[in-house]
Amino acid sequence: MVANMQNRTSAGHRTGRPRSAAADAAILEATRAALIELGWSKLTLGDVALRAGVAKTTLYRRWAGKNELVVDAVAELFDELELPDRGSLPADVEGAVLQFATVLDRPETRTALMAVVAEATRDEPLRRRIRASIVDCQKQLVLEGRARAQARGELPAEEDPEAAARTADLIFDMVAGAVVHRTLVSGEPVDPRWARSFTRVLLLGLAGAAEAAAQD
Amino acid sequence: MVANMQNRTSAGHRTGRPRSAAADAAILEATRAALIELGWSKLTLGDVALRAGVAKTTLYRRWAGKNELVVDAVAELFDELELPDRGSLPADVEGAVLQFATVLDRPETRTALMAVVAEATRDEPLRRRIRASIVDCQKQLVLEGRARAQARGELPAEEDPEAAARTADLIFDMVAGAVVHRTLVSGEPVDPRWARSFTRVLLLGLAGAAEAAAQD
Amino acid sequence: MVANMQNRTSAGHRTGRPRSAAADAAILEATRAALIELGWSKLTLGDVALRAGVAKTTLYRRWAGKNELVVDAVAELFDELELPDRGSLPADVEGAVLQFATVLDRPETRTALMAVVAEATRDEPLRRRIRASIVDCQKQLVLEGRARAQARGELPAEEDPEAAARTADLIFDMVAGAVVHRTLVSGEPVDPRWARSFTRVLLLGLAGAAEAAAQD
Amino acid sequence: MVANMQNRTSAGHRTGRPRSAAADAAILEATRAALIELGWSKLTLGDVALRAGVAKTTLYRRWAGKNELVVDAVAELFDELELPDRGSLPADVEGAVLQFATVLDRPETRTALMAVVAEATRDEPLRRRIRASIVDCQKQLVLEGRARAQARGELPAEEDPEAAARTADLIFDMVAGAVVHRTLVSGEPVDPRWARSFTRVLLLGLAGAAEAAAQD
DNA sequence: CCTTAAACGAGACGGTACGTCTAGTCTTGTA
DNA sequence: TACAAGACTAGACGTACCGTCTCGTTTAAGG
Repeated sequence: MVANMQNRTSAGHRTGRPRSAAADAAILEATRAALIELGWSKLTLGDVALRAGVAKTTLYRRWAGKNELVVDAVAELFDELELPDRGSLPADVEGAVLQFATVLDRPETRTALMAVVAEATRDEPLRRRIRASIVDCQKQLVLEGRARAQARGELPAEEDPEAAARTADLIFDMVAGAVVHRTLVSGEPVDPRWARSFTRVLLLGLAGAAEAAAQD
Repeated sequence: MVANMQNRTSAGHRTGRPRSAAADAAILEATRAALIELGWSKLTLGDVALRAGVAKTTLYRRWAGKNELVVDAVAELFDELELPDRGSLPADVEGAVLQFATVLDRPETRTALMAVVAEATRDEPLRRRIRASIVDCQKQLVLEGRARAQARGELPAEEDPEAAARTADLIFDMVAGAVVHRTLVSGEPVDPRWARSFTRVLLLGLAGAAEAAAQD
Repeated sequence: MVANMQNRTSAGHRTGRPRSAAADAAILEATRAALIELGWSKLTLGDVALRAGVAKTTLYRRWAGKNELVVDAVAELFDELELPDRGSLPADVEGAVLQFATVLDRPETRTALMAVVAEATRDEPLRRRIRASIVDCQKQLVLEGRARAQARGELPAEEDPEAAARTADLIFDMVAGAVVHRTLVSGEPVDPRWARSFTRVLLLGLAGAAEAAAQD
Repeated sequence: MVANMQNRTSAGHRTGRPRSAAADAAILEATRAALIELGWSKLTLGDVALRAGVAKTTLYRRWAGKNELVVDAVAELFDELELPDRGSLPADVEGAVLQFATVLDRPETRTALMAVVAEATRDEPLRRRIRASIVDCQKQLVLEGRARAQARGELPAEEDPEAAARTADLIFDMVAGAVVHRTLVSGEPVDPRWARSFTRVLLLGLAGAAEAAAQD
């Protein structure tokens, strides 16, 4: 997940001075610090370089621009998302919602996440990068949670894999969308109470929909 | 809804040349055109002024900056949202979802909406402006839809006004969040099929939750 | 001589804020100061702008680059060259030589003059600019001096205007060339003694050549 | 003349891989080629290294910087200057003038010569380097020519060695200065006609001045 | 023959300046 | 007073070179 965001024509290169690994870490850390202090729109690459104790050139050698850099810097925050086993499906969902909300509560995430999404609407490579390093690993949690619930017998096994994929997408959009919207647009906190209400509506809705589908 | 986004120190003004009303419309229209062509991040006020056939001064006299201008320009697009009566609650919700998705499908909305939301995370006045001219009028639709459903007898009358408000907020975050997330993050279309699936989960979930709450 | 080194499409322009005349003077003065302190090759336009208390943009709006700016800055120093009447042709020539040497003795001239000449070898517009604002006004002194000597009866009136022009060019190249070469290449001072020796050789040579030509 | 422009702390070194002699030649040749294509100011050492098929390090190990490198590269062109015996003093002078003009006509010389002279005004070691590898070998021609003319009986033997040195310097500044000035500043060709006119004035002037000095 | 030490290519590094662009302000003349 | 025009200060942009450094790899001389 964390993996290779760098390139250098992927493979080879033998000769020449190797790139400093420390620089990478310093730059990403500096980027997050700058996001916290200044926010997305006032963050400048020159300032990031200064904070990281690195020349601007070094920064541009590794990242194409502000967007790419910020995606990588923020992506590291999403790496900490896991799905701890809380014993039941509703508890797991609530846990995931709260965990996601915690990440979104960091100032660097708040200011950066929507900004890069906005940029990505006109930049397909950026969209892919976001998906690869942020979105997909969240979606994985949905699949993981479902598998666990099926193992517990809380959910029936899926028969139609296509429908299963559609449902997973729907769940993902509903969970992530609602949490992001409440946090960033409505500006209200995602507290345990809200998480419980939301989870109840979601799971009851899914159960009802599954029942209705079975009757068709 | 469209109303006074301008100020002129609120009170009067008597003398001097009056402001050109045509300029306002031209500027907002030019802003949208620039958003379509260039996207948020490459839009410049100088370019907007040029397109509108207006001096930069005129633009700055009316708006504080890029953010405010773009909010107003995009807000006009949300004015067209209505809640046509389709006869039943599920049909109304599906209609609203599709209508909202239509607005989000415009390139100017896609690029601008998340961008101003991102800016707003560090700018309280901007947050208020967005809420006043974009968010609240969407939320109004939720309330309107509920009132209509209650009139039809599809929903019981609310008793606890506070709980009613909480539920309305939840619905709003779920609807808007899911549609925005699917459109802008997942990058998948909000087609009638998805709208139907989503609506079913939402309404069944709300009904189930209401039932569960009644039993408490 | 001092005149319009600026352009703005030569004629017109009616509207808009007029350019600051003070800025021009400040920039040229700052340029000379920077030349003295740093020399040609370490002079940067950013530094000049800083010294002049002016934004870089202002500087680039008026001059195309370092070369053009420095030519104008140095040209002003050549404006002080005159041809004071010392009563006889040899005295006039000696005076001109010493005066020219004085200008070349300034550190800003020393470092800048040859540099722009070097640049001009690959830049025709620059070559024209140098000629117009520096070289031609020196050559004028040659013509003035000859006219004065003819008025005094020290030189015969010219008959063939083409030959007269050729001779003036030769004189100019010999005087300017020798003074520049001694100052900048040989690195020796142009003192009154040298000026006297040089003048004697030059005038005797010209007189002898004229005599020889007359005999042909 | 061509001699040791390298150093390696002059003395020893015993072990280790010896420096590639081919590299030196390739670098100087590449430097001249780059001067022709790009001119002094756009020549970069990285580009020279690339053309020479050599690493930048190799280049910096041998030369301190652009100035030193270019001086050496151009100096080689001046090595071809000789003083062929044309039978008479005027013919010899004309020949030298034309030969010098030929070297100055090369684009690499035109763009580089004045540039390094300009740099040298603020860089004493560079000034010495230029004198040693370019200027002095030209001045040598003057002395050689005088000796030859004295051998032919065209000039009397000198008595005062100090005065002789002063005269040689004067001649050198006048010849080199006039040729350089006509070529690079006036931008006119040094053709046989001009060479003849110039030589006549110079020699007649020197003869007259010597006569006048004898009468003192 | 085998060590040894400098030279070599490659290319990353911290810097500095470039020339351009945009933001937001100001100063004109005109309506 | 608003307006169009456009100059102004301020500062970020992304690029290009500088001269240095760190690698791994030759390559000759000397033991």
